[in-house]
Amino acid sequence: MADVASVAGVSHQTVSRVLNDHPNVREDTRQRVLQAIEQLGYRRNRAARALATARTSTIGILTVGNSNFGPANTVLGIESAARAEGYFVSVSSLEASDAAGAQLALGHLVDQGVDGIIVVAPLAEVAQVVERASLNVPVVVVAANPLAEPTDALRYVCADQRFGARAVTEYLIELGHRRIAHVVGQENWIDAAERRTEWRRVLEEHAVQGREYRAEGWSAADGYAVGRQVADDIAAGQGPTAVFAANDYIALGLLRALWERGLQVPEDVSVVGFDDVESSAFYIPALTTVRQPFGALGKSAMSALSALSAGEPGGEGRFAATLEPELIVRASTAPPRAARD
Amino acid sequence: MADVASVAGVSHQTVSRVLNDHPNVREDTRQRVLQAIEQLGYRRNRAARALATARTSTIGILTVGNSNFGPANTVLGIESAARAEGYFVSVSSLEASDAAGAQLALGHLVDQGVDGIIVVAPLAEVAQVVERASLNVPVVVVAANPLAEPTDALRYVCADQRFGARAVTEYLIELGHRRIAHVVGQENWIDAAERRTEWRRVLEEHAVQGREYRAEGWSAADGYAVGRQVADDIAAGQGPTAVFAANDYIALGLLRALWERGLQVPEDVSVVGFDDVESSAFYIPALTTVRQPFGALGKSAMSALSALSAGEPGGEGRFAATLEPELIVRASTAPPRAARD
DNA sequence: TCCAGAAATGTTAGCGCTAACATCTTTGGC
DNA sequence: GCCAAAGATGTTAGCGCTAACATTTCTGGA
Repeated sequence: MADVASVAGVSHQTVSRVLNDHPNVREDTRQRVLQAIEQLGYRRNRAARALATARTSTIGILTVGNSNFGPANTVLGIESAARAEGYFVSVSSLEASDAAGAQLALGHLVDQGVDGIIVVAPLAEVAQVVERASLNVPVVVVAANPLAEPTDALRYVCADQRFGARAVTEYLIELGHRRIAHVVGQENWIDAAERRTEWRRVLEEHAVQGREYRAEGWSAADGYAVGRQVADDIAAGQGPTAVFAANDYIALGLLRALWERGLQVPEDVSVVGFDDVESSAFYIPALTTVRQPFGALGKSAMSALSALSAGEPGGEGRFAATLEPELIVRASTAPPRAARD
Repeated sequence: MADVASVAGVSHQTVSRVLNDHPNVREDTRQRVLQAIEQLGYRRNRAARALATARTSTIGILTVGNSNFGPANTVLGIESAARAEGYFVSVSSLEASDAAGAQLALGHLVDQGVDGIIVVAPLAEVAQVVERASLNVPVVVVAANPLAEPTDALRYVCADQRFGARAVTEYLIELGHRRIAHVVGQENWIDAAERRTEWRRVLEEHAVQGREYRAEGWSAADGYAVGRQVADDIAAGQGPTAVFAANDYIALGLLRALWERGLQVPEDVSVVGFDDVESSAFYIPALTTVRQPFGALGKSAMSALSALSAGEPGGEGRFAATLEPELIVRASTAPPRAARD
């Protein structure tokens, strides 16, 4: 910076002012400085800046340690929004999905001196750790069902899981289904619990029967295991006529298991997924599902964090933002046999 | 740090020594300092440390701006390895996959003062930009076919694409296929070109016919579009008996298109993918594919970067590490009709 | 017992930047 | 043409840490 200053014939402070867009700099001086910067290929030292300002212009993202579709895309959305706002992004992913792992990953971010943290790990344990951590930086949690209340330093953002689950369930009921199963997603995932809760509620509202299956995880393998049970139940004459899977991969496993048993989807049983994974339109049959606005969710999280940092009140409700997913009807759903006969 | 020093009754320098594991500190002093740190909940300021040492202990990852299976998992592997070595990780993803976008994302990392960069963006343009950038930090590029030679500050790591492509092609030939098509992946992706090149070479070695189809991208939708052409060609009696798709999603689209046209896989035509996406075992039929060691690739990249930073020579060959993918045979491949009759 | 050398600790300076204040130039109204 | 206020620039100090050197304390052999 001193070099730039001497080339431009000004003091280093003036260079700093130009760099920080301070108002009181004459236009020709600014140009001279800018030119000197260009000429020398000067880049400001971020560490020194951070030391002097006590801000790192870095945000941390705490995320799950796998390539799950939802979280991965949310992170991408955040990353892009953060860069646009001039922030750097540091990612810390959970090695283990328990409290200790969360603490570790969180500590890693705090050690780094991030200016804010966004949590994209919709797990009950993680949310708890974060809420209790009382960090001294603003935190935005992407979660559909927060345990704590938002504060001056903690805010929530979500895609409305209940809305999506309700849309699916009501749609199936409208088609005429009266035995609607749900495959609950991985244990402790907040979204899994939310989808299940709302499915159950809609069922009760309409006095429709439901049966609950539980998947070990979010993958097709987990869905396949459940699918074999479902097929057994159908063969025994007490199976559902429609199955709402907690996500698309589970639905894929389901489709596969049903196909193996010679069951036709949607003729014998309807299947619905959740997330609208890129491939789901090409499953056999094409999957009816719920599209979640992950990219937008990431952007919302980032703007909520900016608002927090700026000390803005940020809305009255429980959530800084609630985005609505969208039901995508494809070929894996149809009225049940009974209704068609 | 001054507070810690006074609580422990030592100078701030001694505290620094304890923190940095310097040898010449008496055991009881060390304990006293550690205790004071604990008591005060002191965390070292990273910006100050970076300023004093001229090292940020942060590495940057330059990656593609989407949730592609391969890159995403490689990044995860890097992230985990980096944390284990005490590095922080900053991610910068490509907004646009052209030279300008790459320059931008790279600049973002450099501005941050990272100690090293790993590039997980197997695109020709990106590789070029990186190789020509002449940064003053070590760089590791995850790419199967580097344009430049490795230097003191530039090293390559890859999963051996040719090995995988060769395994697939030879396997199909062994099954008896004599018309083996390849669906080339997204343009400008190095891996797509590598797979294509090797497929072509093996075909020539065995004097087997091949036809090349081109997918717009890596998605099932792209595979579907190609699949319709393939089905047309088969219907016209001049189609392939086996199709090697550049990745699993393309293969899924292919499967879907063939299914729509009433073609049986593998009876009428065999299909092979690449990557071994988590779901591929549950496609209909279960997909024969090539498993890539993405996690290990990430770890290798990180250790190559560490070696570079430490100024170690790092191997004689062109690559600091070359990992072998593995052929996974499932149900989507079989001998061609002619061979079975 | 004494002293050299090693081990342990303290002191000083400086990393590159920005905030705060000090100083020098303008500008515009009388 | 002069002066006050605003605008532009310069000077100084300090952010929290580590490296380098300075000093003190210990150790063991003559």
